[in-house]
Amino acid sequence: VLCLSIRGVQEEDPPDAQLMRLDNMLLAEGVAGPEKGGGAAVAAAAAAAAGSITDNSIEHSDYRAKLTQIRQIYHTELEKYEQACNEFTTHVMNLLREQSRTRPISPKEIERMVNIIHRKFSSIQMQLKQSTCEAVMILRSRFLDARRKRRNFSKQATEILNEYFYSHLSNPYPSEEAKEELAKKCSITVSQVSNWFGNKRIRYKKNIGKFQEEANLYAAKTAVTATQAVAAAVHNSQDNSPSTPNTGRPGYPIDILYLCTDYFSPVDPH
DNA sequence: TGCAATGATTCTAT
DNA sequence: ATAGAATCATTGCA
Repeated sequence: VLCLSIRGVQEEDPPDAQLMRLDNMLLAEGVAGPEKGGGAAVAAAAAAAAGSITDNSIEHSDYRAKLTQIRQIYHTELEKYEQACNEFTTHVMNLLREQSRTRPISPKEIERMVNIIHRKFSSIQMQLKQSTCEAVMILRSRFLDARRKRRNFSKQATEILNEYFYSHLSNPYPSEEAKEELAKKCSITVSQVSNWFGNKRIRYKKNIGKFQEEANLYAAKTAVTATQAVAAAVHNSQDNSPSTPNTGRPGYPIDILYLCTDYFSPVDPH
């Protein structure tokens, strides 16, 4: 009876429950806001994942595949141990039965033996579970760390972002709507736009000299655009050559004026 | 292969 | 919540 109850426990969830919870939480896709959720672990996972909701389905399926692989290995190993345990148990039982001819063996003794064997195998299975959990955790941390799969934005996207940045140099903080539009134009996410502007502001401020050339380039670019726009608006289609961006025009974007000033960077080196 | 550029994350302060 | 700052990890070029 004891033997059966032990086996019953082994075949069921209890030790397995932790693992299942683990990869359930990993597979959770929606990752909605803070739910009433089961355990603290689930909540923590949700909070961690909330930071990087980027629907990169390719990476995700890759991740799922690896997770499935881990689980498969785990289950085959588990089955192997289970089988070995059973085989060994019957082997011992046979031995005991053989011995019972020469000496009396109480059922209690048999029970004790079986119990010992199962405890041993159980601890081995525990180790297996533990290492599997570790593998899953490593996989998870790798998946969540987007730095590992960073890709540079396309040149076109960078161009668009830079154009906005340098034409709003006095206040390079795009509104939510502006961010959305930029994201759409650049084929990136809104949070990527936010990241870009965060990085750009700090790096520009840190070393304006390094960005001076770039600033002039984009200033000239917007100047040309503005000039053309003004020209078009006025219907003043004279034979002006567009290659000479004039300065000091009335229709200028005001932010260009900040290019050579220290408005957006009172950098104090100390 | 070393290094600067760059996108993303984490931490702190407001 | 958000910006700034520091830092991490990868990319791409000389």
